Amino acid sequence: MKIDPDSTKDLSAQIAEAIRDGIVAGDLIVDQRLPSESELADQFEVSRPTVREALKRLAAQSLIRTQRGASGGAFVNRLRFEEAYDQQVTTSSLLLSMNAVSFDVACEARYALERACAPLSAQRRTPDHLATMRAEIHRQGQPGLTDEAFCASDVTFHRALVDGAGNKVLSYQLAGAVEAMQPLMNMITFTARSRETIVDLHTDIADAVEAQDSAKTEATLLKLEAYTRELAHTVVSARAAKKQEQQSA
Amino acid sequence: MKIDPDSTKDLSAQIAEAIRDGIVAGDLIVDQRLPSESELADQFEVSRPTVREALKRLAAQSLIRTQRGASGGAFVNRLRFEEAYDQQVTTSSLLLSMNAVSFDVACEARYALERACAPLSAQRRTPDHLATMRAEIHRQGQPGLTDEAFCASDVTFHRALVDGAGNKVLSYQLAGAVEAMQPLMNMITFTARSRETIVDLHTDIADAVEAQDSAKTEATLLKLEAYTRELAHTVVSARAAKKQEQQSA
DNA sequence: GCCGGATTAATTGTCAGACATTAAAATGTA
DNA sequence: TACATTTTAATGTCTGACAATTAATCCGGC
Repeated sequence: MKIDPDSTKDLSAQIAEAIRDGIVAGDLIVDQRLPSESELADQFEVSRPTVREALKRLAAQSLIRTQRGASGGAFVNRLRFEEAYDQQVTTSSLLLSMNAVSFDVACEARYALERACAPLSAQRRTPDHLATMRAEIHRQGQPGLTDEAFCASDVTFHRALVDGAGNKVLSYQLAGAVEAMQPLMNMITFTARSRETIVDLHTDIADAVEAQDSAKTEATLLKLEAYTRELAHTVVSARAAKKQEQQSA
Repeated sequence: MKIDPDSTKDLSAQIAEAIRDGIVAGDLIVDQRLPSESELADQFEVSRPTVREALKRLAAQSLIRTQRGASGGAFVNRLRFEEAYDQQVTTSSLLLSMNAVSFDVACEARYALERACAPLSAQRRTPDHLATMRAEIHRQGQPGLTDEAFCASDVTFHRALVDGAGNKVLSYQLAGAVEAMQPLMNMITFTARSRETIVDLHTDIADAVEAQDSAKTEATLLKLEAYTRELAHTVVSARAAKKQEQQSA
């Protein structure tokens, strides 16, 4: 585990990379303790602050965790789905906003992935998943719910659907996509009538999943996608019209 | 943008979080320059090394980039799909290895996602995508190809299929999943006969995509998934038998 | 007046050493 | 043995300095 003296990169970046490679390659195993900062500084022939910057880089990716006190130090972290999930949501959100991904593209991806889960979910969903879905449907029907709360409930509903597939890898990948889309969804104003339509579709989905009817689940998801995109288009054109009106006034 | 004086968290973690929130919330926009390290140190009432550790954390997530020299500094980075993609592959790989996700679960997730792309890809694939798929199929038929090279070609083939859907979000999500699985795939020893079967299935997929036959594409992917899992089981049981033999000897 | 090279200034990168804080381990004591 | 105290090893933080880099500025020559 050595570093290149005269690379263009920062020393701390090189050191972080060296350690990361060690973790990915399996040289450093879970819960193993890294040498202390001073020892690492000696090994790499750099100062302790430089080592610390490298360790912070790794900590930011949840690759290590640190503990203070005697017999403390930096330990290789067991990366859990939850931690990775948070990072993915942040990253996906930024990707969507910074690259100006259109609502259509994001929506298409989301529902395509969700339909991929549908057959598995119809087959394996537990009563728990069904209960969550029904509970969220009920919440979505409550009057006086803010748009944000409605969207949050929507996310929970779809997560239950995805989790029903009983495949952690799928849940991880997809929940990120679904949650990252929430800021985009929040831009939509949901009228009472559109909420009613969505609740109806959700009910159809829950019924289909309960009946283990994968074809109907997929078909209803397709309808929901179409309706969501239609709603978004209406909102967008309404805004455009309003803008034009203001400009001409 | 303030920090909590007596939280249990590190100061550098708090500062990183404060800045990250600013970026995610849109207070700091792309290519905007952050205050210099000294100024940030004054603002947050901490020392410069602490600020630096915070900035390194953000740099590790590609949220900022730094530039030396006069009029240098830290700038909000436009997160690109490529950078995010690298991170996702690393994270997904570690998730798979550290959480001991079984081959079956990973494989199921991968092909479920891939089938989600199939209809879109059948509809939108360009001649470029088809050419890449054909070229990789040809390579996979070459004798003398190492197992690693065969797997790498397999990844390229499937990426072309996914990219054919013409949806960057899908490509991003899925390419990560496909590539992260490669280490698992590399554990499989491909016999000449199994390679032949896979090449045949790949050919069927390419044909179906070329003919824009989404149903057949999905069906063939299903076959490929089943065959891949069968292969993996054979390898696993062969190893188990060998192990038992060694133990009894 | 304009161009090119030297100078300057601002900023990050790195270092050294010190002290504060934390928490486990060792030690002493009832 | 059980509990309180001390020791110790580690990270967390600070101060101050210097090196390296790069854009802007200045200045001289044409």
